[in-house]
Amino acid sequence: MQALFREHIERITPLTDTEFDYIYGHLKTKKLKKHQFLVQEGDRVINDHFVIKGCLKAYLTDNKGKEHILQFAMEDWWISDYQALIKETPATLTIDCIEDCELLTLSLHNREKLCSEMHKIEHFFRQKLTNGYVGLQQRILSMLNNTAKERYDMLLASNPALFQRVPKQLIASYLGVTRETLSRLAATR
Amino acid sequence: MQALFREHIERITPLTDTEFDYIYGHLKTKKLKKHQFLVQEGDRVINDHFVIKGCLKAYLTDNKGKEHILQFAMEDWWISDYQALIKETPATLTIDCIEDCELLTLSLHNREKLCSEMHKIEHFFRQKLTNGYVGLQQRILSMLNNTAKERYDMLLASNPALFQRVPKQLIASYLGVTRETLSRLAATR
DNA sequence: CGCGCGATTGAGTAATTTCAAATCTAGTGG
DNA sequence: CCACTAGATTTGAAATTACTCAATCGCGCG
Repeated sequence: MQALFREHIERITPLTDTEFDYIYGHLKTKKLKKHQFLVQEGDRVINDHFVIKGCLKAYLTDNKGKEHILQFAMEDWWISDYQALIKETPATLTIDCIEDCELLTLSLHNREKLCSEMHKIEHFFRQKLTNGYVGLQQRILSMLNNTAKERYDMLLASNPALFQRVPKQLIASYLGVTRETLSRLAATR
Repeated sequence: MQALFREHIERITPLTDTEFDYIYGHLKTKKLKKHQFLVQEGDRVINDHFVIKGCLKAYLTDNKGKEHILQFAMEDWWISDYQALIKETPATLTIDCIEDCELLTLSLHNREKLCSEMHKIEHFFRQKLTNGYVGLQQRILSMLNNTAKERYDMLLASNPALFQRVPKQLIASYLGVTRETLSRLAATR
């Protein structure tokens, strides 16, 4: 599990063993069972989470009790309520496990510490954020520009593994349509 | 105009005069008239742009010729086709001036150079990206969770200046509804 | 075998879009 | 200063699309 995380960083910047050990010392491991919560609405959020194994979803519950999925996370992805983490406000999102999960947690404090101590780690996170920023812009564009059907096909093409692991009603929520609508769209081929 | 940019950076990290001058030496100024293009679909994009003065929009033109606005930029904001800039692919967005504009342009090359030479500049950009990332997540959540009317009211509350400066049909495009729908929504009070 | 969850289907309703036309507004030139 | 025009906004009506609610279907697991 250290290997996965090390590769993840070294895809952007190489590390010596000493450096990696130092970084790794700032992380904690965490295991959660399917259906357990990682973050609940109202929580104080102090950690970001890297997924070693498993699958999670982060979602907002509206006033009618309906869930709107902001993101999924699988192996190699980070997940948290970033608004709550960065602004130090209570969580508005809920994050729970779709499967049993193994995570590495990194506190905001430790991330800032590592970033200020090691330029290359700050570089790593800047690169990750740059890619994430572009990804979110693309998602917004696809919400503005594409039909739900098109977004469904695009998601299927770009992340087929997701469809093997999460129920379609969650995909629907992520795409911004009801499960009934998605079911009808998926039938149209 | 140097002052605005310096304040912009120093809101995150303090600089010596020498440092600022060095950074500033990596920027170029650029002036564009209303309706001029900063980026056109298909362009090779090598610069990011900081707005000193004026107002711009970045949008995707769909196959029916309809424009979908990804972002606006006014004083103090950065704007580019980030997908094209980062991935070094042809621009899919068009960016043009809603008003006469004065910009500072920073090439990707110079940004990477400054980030690698000056840890504090890499820190600055990471902070900007972190905030931007959270902002985009919030926008996605509001597209999933809120009605167009609610998004209209939220945008009006958070950025009233925008409504003074850009036509409502562009606001509609940004919110993801037609101008007719926005007009009808805005009437409902 | 039956329960429970997920997926599908149907019917009626609500919301948004499209297309067309009318109205309003700000800037321009005479 | 006024008439004109282009762009922006509003309004109407029909068509489309997605939603809600309800019922049914299918399948894996105890």
